[in-house]
Amino acid sequence: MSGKLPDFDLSGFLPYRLAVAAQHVSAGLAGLYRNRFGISVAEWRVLVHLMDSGEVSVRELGQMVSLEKSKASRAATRLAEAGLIEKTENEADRRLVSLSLTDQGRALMAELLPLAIEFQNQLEARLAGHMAALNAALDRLMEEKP
Amino acid sequence: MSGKLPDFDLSGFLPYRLAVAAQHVSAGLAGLYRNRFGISVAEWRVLVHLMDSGEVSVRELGQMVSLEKSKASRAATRLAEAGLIEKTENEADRRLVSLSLTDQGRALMAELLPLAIEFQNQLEARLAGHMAALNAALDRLMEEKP
DNA sequence: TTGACTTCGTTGCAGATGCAACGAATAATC
DNA sequence: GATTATTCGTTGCATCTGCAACGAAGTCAA
Repeated sequence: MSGKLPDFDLSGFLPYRLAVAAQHVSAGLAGLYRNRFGISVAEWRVLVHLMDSGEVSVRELGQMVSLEKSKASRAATRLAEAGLIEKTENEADRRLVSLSLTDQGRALMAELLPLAIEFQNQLEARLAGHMAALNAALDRLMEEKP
Repeated sequence: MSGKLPDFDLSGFLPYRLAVAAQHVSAGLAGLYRNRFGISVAEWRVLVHLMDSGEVSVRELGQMVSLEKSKASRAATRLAEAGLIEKTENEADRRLVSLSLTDQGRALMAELLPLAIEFQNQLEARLAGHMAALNAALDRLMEEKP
């Protein structure tokens, strides 16, 4: 019959808590731009990174903003089709694709960024004094491999 | 003509940081059981919740462990096919399905739980003194709607 | 130069995902 | 009791996802 299963509280289990919190926050943010601008989380990351990095390859994108290369590639394709970024062949190394914001993309970001900054400010306000500690903890979690 | 785009640092943007950290930790945990036991994150959550909740409906499952009802339903179906849980019709309300662990499921959890507990302990060790602060911050994030 | 390796970005594919719609069962309203 | 609403779990479907495999381009070594 029922054996000696140890006690276990899922709601206190850190991987679970992190996943739920991240999903919760991400949904709140996505609500700001998904319906109004029709871009996904991956596309958002690509746009933000292009904003202050000039020309970037798909591979760099992947490692800089934590996107699978196929995900980064598809996000870039969609953004290019939407006219928000431009894909050009890198002349020095023709394996590489140079991605850069178009004027239209820049205009979109000019609308989008204030919303994101405001969202971050609301989060900080909600966190009150816990913001620094949260960031320190997240840094710790990212430090090592597993 | 680069316009007046505000400065924005994605790597300091909380929704992004949370998503990356959650993904990182979750991948570490999943490595413990995905290959060795062949269960997914959703299935893991279902098993854990059934462990100390006895008989549960799919709907309760969904709200208790943050799973879409279709996701919960499919996870339950897979677990039942694998013989780890049992699905019975609730007699009082025949719309409901009662889920419960089988002996085989209980045996699996007896193997799995120590690994999860050990994983949590490693996380706590890595976080050193930051654990309490992290939990407090996560609570804050979950408090309100967005 | 030639041939073996590596790197880059894309794509095929199988599985996962979320939403909406569905049938069945129950509740509510009259 | 009959009709309408609501709830539950499942499923169809379009999309997303990650992985592996691929061709093209570049590097390295003999």
